[in-house]
Amino acid sequence: MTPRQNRNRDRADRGIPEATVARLPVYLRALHGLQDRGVATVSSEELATAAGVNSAKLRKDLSHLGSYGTRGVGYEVEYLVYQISRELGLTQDWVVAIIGVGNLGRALAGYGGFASRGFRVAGLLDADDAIVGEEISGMAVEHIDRLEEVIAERSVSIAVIATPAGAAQGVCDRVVAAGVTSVLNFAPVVLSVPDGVDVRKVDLSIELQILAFHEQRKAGGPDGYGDGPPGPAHYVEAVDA
Amino acid sequence: MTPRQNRNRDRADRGIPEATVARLPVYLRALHGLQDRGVATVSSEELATAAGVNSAKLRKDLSHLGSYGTRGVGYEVEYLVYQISRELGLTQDWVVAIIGVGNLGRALAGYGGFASRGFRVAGLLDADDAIVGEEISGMAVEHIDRLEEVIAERSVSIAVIATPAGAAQGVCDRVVAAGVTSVLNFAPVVLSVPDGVDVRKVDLSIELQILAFHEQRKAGGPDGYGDGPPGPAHYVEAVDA
DNA sequence: GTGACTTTGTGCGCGTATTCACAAGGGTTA
DNA sequence: TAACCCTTGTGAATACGCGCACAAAGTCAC
Repeated sequence: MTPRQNRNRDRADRGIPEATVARLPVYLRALHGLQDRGVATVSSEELATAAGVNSAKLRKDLSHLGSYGTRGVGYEVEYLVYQISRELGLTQDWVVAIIGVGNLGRALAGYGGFASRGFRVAGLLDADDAIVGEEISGMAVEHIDRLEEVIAERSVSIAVIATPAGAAQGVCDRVVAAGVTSVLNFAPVVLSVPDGVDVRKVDLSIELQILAFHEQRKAGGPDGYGDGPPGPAHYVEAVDA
Repeated sequence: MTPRQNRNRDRADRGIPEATVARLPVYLRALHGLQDRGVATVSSEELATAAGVNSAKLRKDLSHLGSYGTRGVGYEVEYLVYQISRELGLTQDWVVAIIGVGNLGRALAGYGGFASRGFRVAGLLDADDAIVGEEISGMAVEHIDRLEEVIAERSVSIAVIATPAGAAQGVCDRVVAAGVTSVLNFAPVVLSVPDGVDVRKVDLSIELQILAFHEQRKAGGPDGYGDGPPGPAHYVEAVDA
Protein backbone atom coordinates (compact mmCIF):
# COMPACT_ATOMS: atom_id res chain seq x y z
CA MET A 1 0.00 0.00 0.00
CA THR A 2 1.56 3.22 -1.06
CA PRO A 3 0.55 6.25 0.96
CA ARG A 4 -0.42 8.00 -2.21
CA GLN A 5 -3.66 9.40 -0.93
CA ASN A 6 -1.86 11.20 1.83
CA ARG A 7 0.70 12.56 -0.54
CA ASN A 8 -2.02 13.95 -2.71
CA ARG A 9 -3.79 15.59 0.16
CA ASP A 10 -0.60 17.21 1.35
CA ARG A 11 -0.29 19.29 -1.76
CA ALA A 12 -3.78 19.56 -3.08
CA ASP A 13 -4.62 21.06 0.27
CA ARG A 14 -5.37 24.76 0.35
CA GLY A 15 -3.24 27.16 -1.56
CA ILE A 16 -2.95 26.74 -5.28
CA PRO A 17 -1.43 29.95 -6.69
CA GLU A 18 -3.89 32.09 -8.57
CA ALA A 19 -1.65 32.15 -11.63
CA THR A 20 -1.72 28.38 -11.69
CA VAL A 21 -5.49 28.21 -11.39
CA ALA A 22 -5.79 30.49 -14.39
CA ARG A 23 -3.74 28.10 -16.46
CA LEU A 24 -5.39 24.85 -15.45
CA PRO A 25 -8.30 25.32 -17.87
CA VAL A 26 -5.79 25.77 -20.67
CA TYR A 27 -4.06 22.53 -19.81
CA LEU A 28 -7.41 20.85 -19.57
CA ARG A 29 -8.37 21.92 -23.04
CA ALA A 30 -5.06 20.75 -24.47
CA LEU A 31 -5.55 17.40 -22.74
CA HIS A 32 -9.04 17.03 -24.19
CA GLY A 33 -7.53 17.60 -27.59
CA LEU A 34 -5.01 14.85 -26.99
CA GLN A 35 -7.73 12.58 -25.71
CA ASP A 36 -9.72 13.10 -28.90
CA ARG A 37 -6.70 12.08 -30.89
CA GLY A 38 -6.37 8.91 -28.85
CA VAL A 39 -3.16 9.89 -27.08
CA ALA A 40 -2.79 8.00 -23.80
CA THR A 41 0.38 9.49 -22.37
CA VAL A 42 2.02 12.88 -22.68
CA SER A 43 5.25 14.45 -21.47
CA SER A 44 5.40 17.84 -19.84
CA GLU A 45 7.29 19.09 -22.86
CA GLU A 46 4.58 18.07 -25.33
CA LEU A 47 1.73 19.25 -23.18
CA ALA A 48 3.46 22.53 -22.50
CA THR A 49 3.87 23.15 -26.20
CA ALA A 50 0.22 22.37 -26.82
CA ALA A 51 -0.79 24.76 -24.08
CA GLY A 52 1.64 27.46 -25.12
CA VAL A 53 3.68 27.62 -21.93
CA ASN A 54 7.12 26.77 -20.60
CA SER A 55 7.49 23.11 -19.59
CA ALA A 56 8.98 23.86 -16.19
CA LYS A 57 6.02 26.07 -15.42
CA LEU A 58 3.66 23.33 -16.45
CA ARG A 59 5.36 20.82 -14.17
CA LYS A 60 5.36 23.21 -11.25
CA ASP A 61 1.71 23.98 -11.82
CA LEU A 62 0.80 20.31 -11.86
CA SER A 63 2.94 19.66 -8.81
CA HIS A 64 0.57 21.89 -6.85
CA LEU A 65 -2.18 19.37 -7.45
CA GLY A 66 -0.13 16.36 -6.49
CA SER A 67 2.39 13.98 -7.91
CA TYR A 68 0.51 12.72 -10.89
CA GLY A 69 3.29 12.01 -13.35
CA THR A 70 5.57 9.07 -13.87
CA ARG A 71 9.26 9.84 -14.21
CA GLY A 72 10.73 8.69 -17.45
CA VAL A 73 7.27 8.43 -18.98
CA GLY A 74 5.09 11.48 -18.51
CA TYR A 75 1.47 11.94 -17.52
CA GLU A 76 -1.42 9.66 -18.27
CA VAL A 77 -3.84 11.87 -20.17
CA GLU A 78 -7.09 10.47 -18.85
CA TYR A 79 -5.98 10.50 -15.27
CA LEU A 80 -4.68 14.05 -15.51
CA VAL A 81 -7.93 15.21 -17.08
CA TYR A 82 -9.78 13.78 -14.15
CA GLN A 83 -7.52 15.36 -11.56
CA ILE A 84 -7.59 18.81 -13.09
CA SER A 85 -11.34 18.63 -13.58
CA ARG A 86 -11.78 17.67 -9.99
CA GLU A 87 -9.54 20.46 -8.78
CA LEU A 88 -11.40 23.02 -10.82
CA GLY A 89 -14.70 21.70 -9.60
CA LEU A 90 -15.88 20.51 -12.98
CA THR A 91 -16.89 17.11 -11.73
CA GLN A 92 -19.99 18.75 -10.38
CA ASP A 93 -22.58 20.74 -12.27
CA TRP A 94 -22.70 24.50 -12.06
CA VAL A 95 -25.94 26.26 -12.71
CA VAL A 96 -25.58 29.49 -14.64
CA ALA A 97 -28.01 32.31 -15.36
CA ILE A 98 -27.35 34.79 -18.13
CA ILE A 99 -28.73 38.25 -17.54
CA GLY A 100 -29.03 40.47 -20.56
CA VAL A 101 -29.95 38.79 -23.82
CA GLY A 102 -28.58 41.17 -26.39
CA ASN A 103 -26.13 40.10 -29.04
CA LEU A 104 -23.58 39.04 -26.50
CA GLY A 105 -26.05 37.23 -24.28
CA ARG A 106 -27.25 35.22 -27.26
CA ALA A 107 -23.72 34.32 -28.19
CA LEU A 108 -23.11 33.13 -24.66
CA ALA A 109 -26.36 31.18 -24.54
CA GLY A 110 -25.35 29.28 -27.63
CA TYR A 111 -21.75 28.76 -26.68
CA GLY A 112 -21.01 25.05 -26.72
CA GLY A 113 -18.03 25.36 -24.43
CA PHE A 114 -20.30 25.72 -21.42
CA ALA A 115 -22.32 22.54 -21.47
CA SER A 116 -19.31 20.41 -22.24
CA ARG A 117 -17.50 21.65 -19.15
CA GLY A 118 -20.15 21.12 -16.55
CA PHE A 119 -21.86 24.47 -16.86
CA ARG A 120 -25.60 24.39 -17.35
CA VAL A 121 -27.42 27.51 -18.45
CA ALA A 122 -30.65 27.43 -16.49
CA GLY A 123 -31.97 30.89 -17.15
CA LEU A 124 -31.95 33.71 -19.67
CA LEU A 125 -33.29 37.01 -18.37
CA ASP A 126 -33.85 40.40 -19.90
CA ALA A 127 -35.68 43.61 -19.15
CA ASP A 128 -36.90 44.19 -22.69
CA ASP A 129 -40.48 43.00 -23.20
CA ALA A 130 -39.82 42.59 -26.89
CA ILE A 131 -37.28 39.89 -26.10
CA VAL A 132 -38.99 38.19 -23.18
CA GLY A 133 -40.65 35.01 -24.37
CA GLU A 134 -38.36 34.61 -27.33
CA GLU A 135 -36.73 31.22 -27.54
CA ILE A 136 -32.95 31.05 -27.75
CA SER A 137 -30.96 27.85 -27.93
CA GLY A 138 -34.03 25.96 -26.77
CA MET A 139 -34.69 28.17 -23.79
CA ALA A 140 -37.29 30.88 -23.31
CA VAL A 141 -36.16 34.32 -22.21
CA GLU A 142 -37.73 35.34 -18.92
CA HIS A 143 -38.39 38.76 -17.49
CA ILE A 144 -35.80 40.24 -15.19
CA ASP A 145 -38.52 40.71 -12.57
CA ARG A 146 -38.32 37.00 -11.96
CA LEU A 147 -34.58 37.14 -11.29
CA GLU A 148 -34.76 36.29 -7.60
CA GLU A 149 -37.22 33.45 -8.14
CA VAL A 150 -35.16 31.92 -10.91
CA ILE A 151 -31.99 32.03 -8.82
CA ALA A 152 -33.65 30.44 -5.83
CA GLU A 153 -35.78 27.84 -7.60
CA ARG A 154 -33.03 26.58 -9.87
CA SER A 155 -30.14 26.96 -7.43
CA VAL A 156 -28.19 29.26 -9.68
CA SER A 157 -24.66 29.63 -8.39
CA ILE A 158 -23.02 31.68 -11.13
CA ALA A 159 -24.46 34.80 -12.72
CA VAL A 160 -23.27 36.03 -16.09
CA ILE A 161 -23.96 39.71 -16.60
CA ALA A 162 -24.25 40.76 -20.23
CA THR A 163 -26.39 43.84 -19.80
CA PRO A 164 -25.63 47.38 -20.92
CA ALA A 165 -23.18 49.17 -18.65
CA GLY A 166 -25.85 51.22 -16.94
CA ALA A 167 -27.82 48.24 -15.73
CA ALA A 168 -24.93 46.08 -14.58
CA GLN A 169 -24.44 47.30 -11.03
CA GLY A 170 -28.12 47.10 -10.26
CA VAL A 171 -28.37 43.57 -11.59
CA CYS A 172 -25.23 42.65 -9.71
CA ASP A 173 -26.64 43.92 -6.44
CA ARG A 174 -29.76 41.85 -6.96
CA VAL A 175 -28.00 38.59 -7.78
CA VAL A 176 -25.69 39.06 -4.81
CA ALA A 177 -28.65 39.76 -2.54
CA ALA A 178 -30.22 36.58 -3.88
CA GLY A 179 -27.22 34.61 -2.70
CA VAL A 180 -25.01 34.31 -5.76
CA THR A 181 -21.32 34.58 -4.91
CA SER A 182 -19.72 34.22 -8.34
CA VAL A 183 -20.24 36.73 -11.11
CA LEU A 184 -18.86 36.87 -14.62
CA ASN A 185 -19.18 40.42 -15.88
CA PHE A 186 -19.16 41.43 -19.54
CA ALA A 187 -20.47 44.92 -18.99
CA PRO A 188 -17.81 47.62 -19.24
CA VAL A 189 -18.02 48.82 -15.66
CA VAL A 190 -16.22 48.07 -12.43
CA LEU A 191 -18.70 46.25 -10.23
CA SER A 192 -18.53 46.72 -6.51
CA VAL A 193 -19.49 43.76 -4.40
CA PRO A 194 -19.22 42.77 -0.76
CA ASP A 195 -16.39 40.56 0.49
CA GLY A 196 -16.83 36.92 -0.28
CA VAL A 197 -18.21 37.52 -3.75
CA ASP A 198 -15.97 36.80 -6.72
CA VAL A 199 -16.22 38.90 -9.81
CA ARG A 200 -14.34 38.21 -13.00
CA LYS A 201 -14.44 40.64 -15.84
CA VAL A 202 -14.20 40.11 -19.56
CA ASP A 203 -13.80 43.29 -21.51
CA LEU A 204 -13.58 43.26 -25.26
CA SER A 205 -12.51 46.83 -25.77
CA ILE A 206 -9.78 46.66 -23.14
CA GLU A 207 -8.15 43.81 -24.98
CA LEU A 208 -8.23 45.78 -28.20
CA GLN A 209 -6.69 48.76 -26.49
CA ILE A 210 -3.84 46.67 -25.18
CA LEU A 211 -3.23 45.38 -28.69
CA ALA A 212 -3.27 48.91 -30.01
CA PHE A 213 -0.62 49.88 -27.49
CA HIS A 214 1.75 47.18 -28.66
CA GLU A 215 0.95 47.77 -32.29
CA GLN A 216 1.86 51.40 -31.84
CA ARG A 217 5.12 50.47 -30.19
CA LYS A 218 6.06 48.34 -33.17
CA ALA A 219 5.39 51.32 -35.41
CA GLY A 220 7.77 53.47 -33.39
CA GLY A 221 6.65 55.00 -30.15
CA PRO A 222 3.62 56.98 -28.97
CA ASP A 223 2.29 59.21 -31.68
CA GLY A 224 5.39 58.69 -33.71
CA TYR A 225 6.65 62.24 -33.79
CA GLY A 226 6.70 65.15 -31.39
CA ASP A 227 4.90 65.02 -28.15
CA GLY A 228 1.75 66.61 -28.44
CA PRO A 229 -0.91 69.03 -29.41
CA PRO A 230 -3.25 69.92 -26.54
CA GLY A 231 -0.25 69.84 -24.27
CA PRO A 232 -0.40 71.17 -20.74
CA ALA A 233 -1.08 74.60 -22.18
CA HIS A 234 -4.70 74.71 -21.13
CA TYR A 235 -3.54 74.49 -17.58
CA VAL A 236 -2.74 78.07 -18.12
CA GLU A 237 -5.10 79.20 -20.86
CA ALA A 238 -8.18 77.08 -21.35
CA VAL A 239 -8.94 77.08 -17.68
CA ASP A 240 -10.80 80.35 -17.83
CA ALA A 241 -13.28 79.29 -20.48
CA MET B 1 10.40 77.84 -19.79
CA THR B 2 9.79 74.68 -17.89
CA PRO B 3 11.58 71.68 -19.31
CA ARG B 4 8.37 69.70 -19.25
CA GLN B 5 8.77 68.10 -22.61
CA ASN B 6 12.05 66.59 -21.56
CA ARG B 7 10.62 65.35 -18.32
CA ASN B 8 7.83 63.62 -20.15
CA ARG B 9 10.12 61.97 -22.61
CA ASP B 10 12.32 60.67 -19.84
CA ARG B 11 9.56 58.51 -18.45
CA ALA B 12 7.27 57.88 -21.33
CA ASP B 13 10.26 56.41 -23.08
CA ARG B 14 10.23 52.65 -23.60
CA GLY B 15 9.28 50.34 -20.83
CA ILE B 16 5.82 50.66 -19.39
CA PRO B 17 5.14 47.54 -17.32
CA GLU B 18 2.66 45.17 -18.89
CA ALA B 19 0.50 45.21 -15.77
CA THR B 20 0.24 48.97 -16.06
CA VAL B 21 -0.69 48.84 -19.72
CA ALA B 22 -3.50 46.45 -18.87
CA ARG B 23 -4.93 48.95 -16.41
CA LEU B 24 -4.67 52.09 -18.49
CA PRO B 25 -7.87 51.30 -20.39
CA VAL B 26 -9.68 50.94 -17.08
CA TYR B 27 -8.49 54.34 -15.93
CA LEU B 28 -9.44 55.77 -19.26
CA ARG B 29 -12.97 54.50 -18.94
CA ALA B 30 -13.30 55.87 -15.44
CA LEU B 31 -12.02 59.23 -16.67
CA HIS B 32 -14.55 59.29 -19.48
CA GLY B 33 -17.23 58.71 -16.90
CA LEU B 34 -15.99 61.67 -14.89
CA GLN B 35 -15.82 63.77 -18.03
CA ASP B 36 -19.46 62.99 -18.80
CA ARG B 37 -20.38 64.19 -15.36
CA GLY B 38 -18.52 67.41 -15.93
CA VAL B 39 -15.75 66.76 -13.43
CA ALA B 40 -12.65 68.77 -14.29
CA THR B 41 -10.18 67.59 -11.70
CA VAL B 42 -9.74 64.33 -9.83
CA SER B 43 -7.47 63.07 -7.09
CA SER B 44 -5.68 59.75 -7.29
CA GLU B 45 -7.84 58.54 -4.44
CA GLU B 46 -11.10 59.25 -6.24
CA LEU B 47 -9.95 57.93 -9.57
CA ALA B 48 -8.55 54.82 -7.95
CA THR B 49 -11.86 54.11 -6.29
CA ALA B 50 -13.71 54.58 -9.55
CA ALA B 51 -11.31 52.21 -11.28
CA GLY B 52 -11.34 49.68 -8.49
CA VAL B 53 -7.65 49.82 -7.61
CA ASN B 54 -5.32 51.01 -4.87
CA SER B 55 -4.48 54.70 -5.09
CA ALA B 56 -0.73 54.15 -4.77
CA LYS B 57 -0.88 51.74 -7.65
CA LEU B 58 -2.74 54.26 -9.72
CA ARG B 59 -0.19 56.95 -9.03
CA LYS B 60 2.68 54.65 -9.83
CA ASP B 61 1.00 53.60 -13.06
CA LEU B 62 0.48 57.19 -14.11
CA SER B 63 4.02 58.09 -13.14
CA HIS B 64 5.22 55.75 -15.87
CA LEU B 65 3.62 58.04 -18.42
CA GLY B 66 5.01 61.22 -17.00
CA SER B 67 4.38 63.73 -14.27
CA TYR B 68 0.87 64.76 -15.15
CA GLY B 69 -0.58 65.59 -11.76
CA THR B 70 -0.47 68.69 -9.59
CA ARG B 71 0.44 68.15 -5.97
CA GLY B 72 -2.18 69.33 -3.59
CA VAL B 73 -4.79 69.28 -6.35
CA GLY B 74 -4.89 66.10 -8.40
CA TYR B 75 -5.12 65.41 -12.09
CA GLU B 76 -6.91 67.41 -14.73
CA VAL B 77 -9.36 64.98 -16.25
CA GLU B 78 -9.25 66.17 -19.83
CA TYR B 79 -5.50 66.32 -19.97
CA LEU B 80 -5.10 62.88 -18.45
CA VAL B 81 -7.58 61.44 -20.91
CA TYR B 82 -5.51 62.82 -23.71
CA GLN B 83 -2.22 61.50 -22.34
CA ILE B 84 -3.50 58.00 -21.70
CA SER B 85 -5.20 57.90 -25.08
CA ARG B 86 -2.03 58.93 -26.74
CA GLU B 87 0.02 56.37 -24.86
CA LEU B 88 -2.39 53.61 -25.79
CA GLY B 89 -2.38 54.73 -29.39
CA LEU B 90 -6.03 55.72 -29.43
CA THR B 91 -5.38 59.09 -30.98
CA GLN B 92 -5.05 57.30 -34.25
CA ASP B 93 -7.60 55.09 -35.96
CA TRP B 94 -7.23 51.34 -35.93
CA VAL B 95 -8.82 49.34 -38.68
CA VAL B 96 -10.30 46.06 -37.52
CA ALA B 97 -11.62 43.06 -39.42
CA ILE B 98 -13.85 40.50 -37.75
CA ILE B 99 -13.53 37.00 -39.06
CA GLY B 100 -16.33 34.61 -38.21
CA VAL B 101 -19.80 36.09 -38.07
CA GLY B 102 -21.61 33.69 -35.77
CA ASN B 103 -23.35 34.83 -32.64
CA LEU B 104 -20.18 36.17 -31.16
CA GLY B 105 -19.03 37.89 -34.32
CA ARG B 106 -22.37 39.67 -34.53
CA ALA B 107 -22.11 40.78 -30.95
CA LEU B 108 -18.67 42.17 -31.64
CA ALA B 109 -19.77 43.90 -34.82
CA GLY B 110 -22.46 45.71 -32.91
CA TYR B 111 -20.37 46.53 -29.89
CA GLY B 112 -20.40 50.28 -29.36
CA GLY B 113 -17.23 50.25 -27.31
CA PHE B 114 -15.14 49.87 -30.42
CA ALA B 115 -16.05 52.88 -32.49
CA SER B 116 -15.93 55.19 -29.51
CA ARG B 117 -12.34 54.25 -28.79
CA GLY B 118 -10.80 54.68 -32.20
CA PHE B 119 -11.45 51.22 -33.54
CA ARG B 120 -13.18 51.05 -36.90
CA VAL B 121 -14.64 47.76 -38.07
CA ALA B 122 -13.88 47.70 -41.78
CA GLY B 123 -14.72 44.13 -42.63
CA LEU B 124 -16.91 41.20 -41.61
CA LEU B 125 -15.92 37.88 -43.14
CA ASP B 126 -17.32 34.39 -42.97
CA ALA B 127 -17.00 31.09 -44.78
CA ASP B 128 -20.72 30.28 -44.72
CA ASP B 129 -22.47 31.21 -47.98
CA ALA B 130 -25.74 31.50 -46.11
CA ILE B 131 -24.34 34.39 -44.12
CA VAL B 132 -22.26 36.11 -46.80
CA GLY B 133 -24.15 39.11 -48.12
CA GLU B 134 -26.18 39.54 -44.98
CA GLU B 135 -26.07 43.02 -43.56
CA ILE B 136 -25.01 43.43 -39.94
CA SER B 137 -24.73 46.75 -38.17
CA GLY B 138 -24.78 48.46 -41.54
CA MET B 139 -22.05 46.36 -43.07
CA ALA B 140 -22.30 43.50 -45.55
CA VAL B 141 -20.65 40.20 -44.68
CA GLU B 142 -18.02 39.21 -47.21
CA HIS B 143 -16.66 35.82 -48.14
CA ILE B 144 -13.53 34.64 -46.41
CA ASP B 145 -11.97 34.09 -49.82
CA ARG B 146 -11.57 37.84 -50.01
CA LEU B 147 -9.66 37.97 -46.72
CA GLU B 148 -6.31 38.97 -48.19
CA GLU B 149 -7.82 41.61 -50.45
CA VAL B 150 -9.83 43.14 -47.65
CA ILE B 151 -6.80 43.34 -45.39
CA ALA B 152 -4.65 44.93 -48.05
CA GLU B 153 -7.19 47.31 -49.57
CA ARG B 154 -8.48 48.66 -46.28
CA SER B 155 -5.19 48.58 -44.37
CA VAL B 156 -6.52 46.33 -41.66
CA SER B 157 -4.12 46.26 -38.75
CA ILE B 158 -6.00 44.21 -36.19
CA ALA B 159 -7.79 40.93 -36.85
CA VAL B 160 -10.49 39.64 -34.54
CA ILE B 161 -10.97 35.90 -34.84
CA ALA B 162 -14.40 34.68 -33.82
CA THR B 163 -14.52 31.49 -35.83
CA PRO B 164 -15.08 27.96 -34.55
CA ALA B 165 -12.00 26.44 -32.93
CA GLY B 166 -11.14 24.29 -35.91
CA ALA B 167 -10.87 27.17 -38.32
CA ALA B 168 -8.96 29.57 -36.11
CA GLN B 169 -5.37 28.55 -36.76
CA GLY B 170 -5.89 28.54 -40.51
CA VAL B 171 -7.46 31.97 -40.46
CA CYS B 172 -4.70 33.20 -38.19
CA ASP B 173 -2.00 31.97 -40.55
CA ARG B 174 -3.68 33.80 -43.41
CA VAL B 175 -4.07 37.13 -41.66
CA VAL B 176 -0.48 36.97 -40.46
CA ALA B 177 0.71 36.15 -43.97
CA ALA B 178 -1.28 39.15 -45.14
CA GLY B 179 0.72 41.37 -42.81
CA VAL B 180 -1.44 41.70 -39.72
CA THR B 181 0.60 41.71 -36.52
CA SER B 182 -2.13 42.02 -33.89
CA VAL B 183 -4.74 39.38 -33.33
CA LEU B 184 -7.57 39.18 -30.84
CA ASN B 185 -8.64 35.57 -30.54
CA PHE B 186 -12.01 34.40 -29.24
CA ALA B 187 -11.69 30.84 -30.47
CA PRO B 188 -10.87 28.33 -27.75
CA VAL B 189 -7.47 27.31 -29.09
CA VAL B 190 -3.89 28.33 -28.52
CA LEU B 191 -2.78 30.06 -31.69
CA SER B 192 0.81 29.75 -32.75
CA VAL B 193 2.28 32.73 -34.52
CA PRO B 194 5.75 33.89 -35.53
CA ASP B 195 7.71 36.33 -33.41
CA GLY B 196 6.61 39.89 -33.74
CA VAL B 197 2.92 39.05 -33.84
CA ASP B 198 0.83 39.78 -30.77
CA VAL B 199 -2.05 37.55 -29.87
CA ARG B 200 -4.46 38.24 -27.06
CA LYS B 201 -7.01 35.67 -26.07
CA VAL B 202 -10.46 36.05 -24.63
CA ASP B 203 -11.92 32.82 -23.42
CA LEU B 204 -15.37 32.68 -21.94
CA SER B 205 -15.21 29.18 -20.61
CA ILE B 206 -11.84 29.65 -18.93
CA GLU B 207 -13.25 32.51 -16.90
CA LEU B 208 -16.15 30.36 -15.82
CA GLN B 209 -13.83 27.57 -14.82
CA ILE B 210 -11.80 29.92 -12.67
CA LEU B 211 -14.99 31.04 -10.97
CA ALA B 212 -16.00 27.43 -10.44
CA PHE B 213 -12.69 26.76 -8.74
CA HIS B 214 -13.21 29.54 -6.23
CA GLU B 215 -16.85 28.70 -5.73
CA GLN B 216 -15.88 25.15 -4.91
CA ARG B 217 -13.33 26.37 -2.41
CA LYS B 218 -15.96 28.40 -0.63
CA ALA B 219 -18.10 25.28 -0.41
CA GLY B 220 -15.27 23.38 1.23
CA GLY B 221 -12.51 21.91 -0.83
CA PRO B 222 -12.24 19.81 -3.99
CA ASP B 223 -15.08 17.35 -4.31
CA GLY B 224 -16.12 18.00 -0.77
CA TYR B 225 -15.59 14.53 0.57
CA GLY B 226 -13.12 11.74 -0.08
CA ASP B 227 -10.72 11.93 -2.89
CA GLY B 228 -11.95 10.17 -5.75
CA PRO B 229 -13.37 7.53 -7.96
CA PRO B 230 -11.19 6.60 -10.95
CA GLY B 231 -8.29 7.25 -8.65
CA PRO B 232 -4.71 6.33 -9.23
CA ALA B 233 -5.63 2.74 -8.65
CA HIS B 234 -4.50 1.61 -12.03
CA TYR B 235 -1.09 2.97 -11.33
CA VAL B 236 -0.70 0.50 -8.54
CA GLU B 237 -2.72 -2.45 -9.63
CA ALA B 238 -3.02 -2.39 -13.37
CA VAL B 239 0.69 -2.01 -13.60
CA ASP B 240 1.43 -5.67 -13.31
CA ALA B 241 -1.12 -6.75 -15.84
C1' DG C 1 4.61 86.54 2.57
C1' DT C 2 4.09 82.88 5.57
C1' DG C 3 2.40 78.79 7.51
C1' DA C 4 -0.82 75.02 7.37
C1' DC C 5 -2.76 71.69 4.52
C1' DT C 6 -3.37 68.59 0.62
C1' DT C 7 -1.90 65.40 -2.75
C1' DT C 8 1.54 63.70 -5.79
C1' DG C 9 5.61 60.86 -6.93
C1' DT C 10 8.61 57.29 -5.32
C1' DG C 11 12.10 54.57 -2.32
C1' DC C 12 11.77 50.43 -0.12
C1' DG C 13 10.51 45.91 1.61
C1' DC C 14 7.64 41.98 0.84
C1' DG C 15 5.40 38.39 -1.44
C1' DT C 16 4.46 36.03 -5.75
C1' DA C 17 5.66 34.22 -10.32
C1' DT C 18 8.96 32.51 -13.55
C1' DT C 19 12.83 30.06 -15.12
C1' DC C 20 16.97 27.35 -14.82
C1' DA C 21 19.21 23.39 -13.82
C1' DC C 22 19.70 19.11 -11.59
C1' DA C 23 19.02 15.29 -8.41
C1' DA C 24 15.73 11.72 -7.60
C1' DG C 25 12.91 8.19 -9.39
C1' DG C 26 10.93 5.09 -12.48
C1' DG C 27 11.17 2.33 -16.89
C1' DT C 28 13.76 -0.52 -20.04
C1' DT C 29 17.12 -3.43 -21.96
C1' DA C 30 20.73 -6.71 -21.85
C1' DT D 1 20.43 -7.79 -11.48
C1' DA D 2 22.65 -3.90 -13.09
C1' DA D 3 23.52 -0.10 -16.02
C1' DC D 4 21.49 3.33 -18.81
C1' DC D 5 18.10 6.55 -20.35
C1' DC D 6 14.31 9.50 -19.88
C1' DT D 7 11.23 12.67 -17.53
C1' DT D 8 9.42 14.37 -13.35
C1' DG D 9 9.49 17.27 -9.27
C1' DT D 10 11.77 20.95 -6.95
C1' DG D 11 15.60 24.01 -4.78
C1' DA D 12 17.51 28.22 -5.76
C1' DA D 13 18.08 32.51 -8.30
C1' DT D 14 15.90 36.10 -10.60
C1' DA D 15 12.35 39.19 -12.03
C1' DC D 16 8.16 41.34 -11.29
C1' DG D 17 4.25 43.49 -9.13
C1' DC D 18 2.14 45.54 -5.05
C1' DG D 19 1.33 48.64 -1.33
C1' DC D 20 3.10 51.31 2.62
C1' DA D 21 4.69 55.35 4.10
C1' DC D 22 6.89 59.64 3.54
C1' DA D 23 9.40 63.56 1.55
C1' DA D 24 8.73 66.89 -2.05
C1' DA D 25 5.91 70.18 -4.08
C1' DG D 26 2.24 72.64 -4.85
C1' DT D 27 -2.30 75.31 -3.14
C1' DC D 28 -4.95 78.14 -0.14
C1' DA D 29 -6.19 81.20 3.70
C1' DC D 30 -5.02 85.08 6.06
